[in-house]
Amino acid sequence: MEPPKRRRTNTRARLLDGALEVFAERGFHGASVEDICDRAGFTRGAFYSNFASKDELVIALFQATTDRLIEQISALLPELADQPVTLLDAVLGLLDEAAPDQRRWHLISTEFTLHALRNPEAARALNKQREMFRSRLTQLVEEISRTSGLEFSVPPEQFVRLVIALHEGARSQSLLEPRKVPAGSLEHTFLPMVLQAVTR
Amino acid sequence: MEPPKRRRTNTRARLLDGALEVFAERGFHGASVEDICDRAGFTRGAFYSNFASKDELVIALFQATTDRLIEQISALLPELADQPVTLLDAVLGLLDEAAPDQRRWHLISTEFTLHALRNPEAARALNKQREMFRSRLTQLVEEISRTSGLEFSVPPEQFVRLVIALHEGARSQSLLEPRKVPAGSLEHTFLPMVLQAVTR
DNA sequence: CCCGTTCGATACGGTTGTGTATTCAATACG
DNA sequence: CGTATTGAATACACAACCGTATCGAACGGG
Repeated sequence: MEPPKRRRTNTRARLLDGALEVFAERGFHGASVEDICDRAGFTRGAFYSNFASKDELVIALFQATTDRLIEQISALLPELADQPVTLLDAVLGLLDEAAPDQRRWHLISTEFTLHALRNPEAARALNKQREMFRSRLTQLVEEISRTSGLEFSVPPEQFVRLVIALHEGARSQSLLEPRKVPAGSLEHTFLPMVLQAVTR
Repeated sequence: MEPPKRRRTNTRARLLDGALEVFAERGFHGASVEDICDRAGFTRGAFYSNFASKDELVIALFQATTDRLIEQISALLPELADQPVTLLDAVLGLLDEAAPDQRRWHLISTEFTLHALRNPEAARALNKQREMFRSRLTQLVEEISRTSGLEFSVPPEQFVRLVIALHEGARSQSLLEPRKVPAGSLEHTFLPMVLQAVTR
């Protein structure tokens, strides 16, 4: 069917995969092109045949992860909206299931965020992605609240922003002190209170 | 009075200062020893005369910022505890005043956190520092709640953890989208609700 | 005032990492 | 089949960075 430039796209994918791993382990600057190639089982020749530079790979990687994220939540959304599940469970569930490997995802996304904070270009891209993700979550919240007759006293998007902020901050603590802060504990103890307060 | 090895400590301080700036701009791995020296107005000779390696400087820098943080909050604590200020204002005020330059502080501390997540040694140090900071905040909360007759239905430390998590997550959003999320907005809209819910 | 020490600058060697140019193998295609 | 094209491996040139060894100036003590 498709012209077998499949080989090319495959090595690209493997390189991106390797980059993801190595970036998680050593960070953006800490990982050399060679490290990435080693991990993917190629030499630098393959790399430069597919990407112009490490920066370009970073962009491509960001794009790829973004795409995959969209795809995943698109698959999860209907499933969650249908089942009669509480609003919080749905939202927190979505946040978790979207990132199967919490630790690696946290490392990578933090790295991206740091990069964006120093680079307006990257900031725009990241904000766009986050905006997309947030709006999906907001839709979910609105939908569930509608079907269960809840009414918000603050804009749902604001509430979603809170959930995301808390989730990210809490995840950081959980990863630093897994024994003292089990994953999700902060969210599960405090978010119900907030939800109680903002709905009627 | 003191034996004038003052020169040495002074250049050390300037190097640490330079490192702070450069690390904020380019990140840990992204900053070369030479970058740091340039910024501080020295050559690499001075650097290696004062530190064995970049890693050692990182440790020293972490120690220095930790010390300064302790000092600052120690100075702020009595001031806040005395004045008849609401609990939330006190806590949020402390979080803010402890970091005059929000942006730089966020970059640096995120960088440290990332480093700690990859390095058990660093994780221990960071956790110790955070534990110290958290316990100060908890003391403040307990003190104020006592004088104003509030009683918590959750451990105050847990509440402090929430405040910190939210604060960090919110700061990230504020820095990425200053126009959409003014600094402190998430905290100020939602924390009062939580406080309402956990006290009686 | 002179001598010894301290501390930062300079000079150097070695390593690591990047990017390009070239080669070689596999596969598509006539 | 043989040839052309594609894609990854190899080789190479070059820059950045690290760490050490050495030098020289300032400064303190006698």
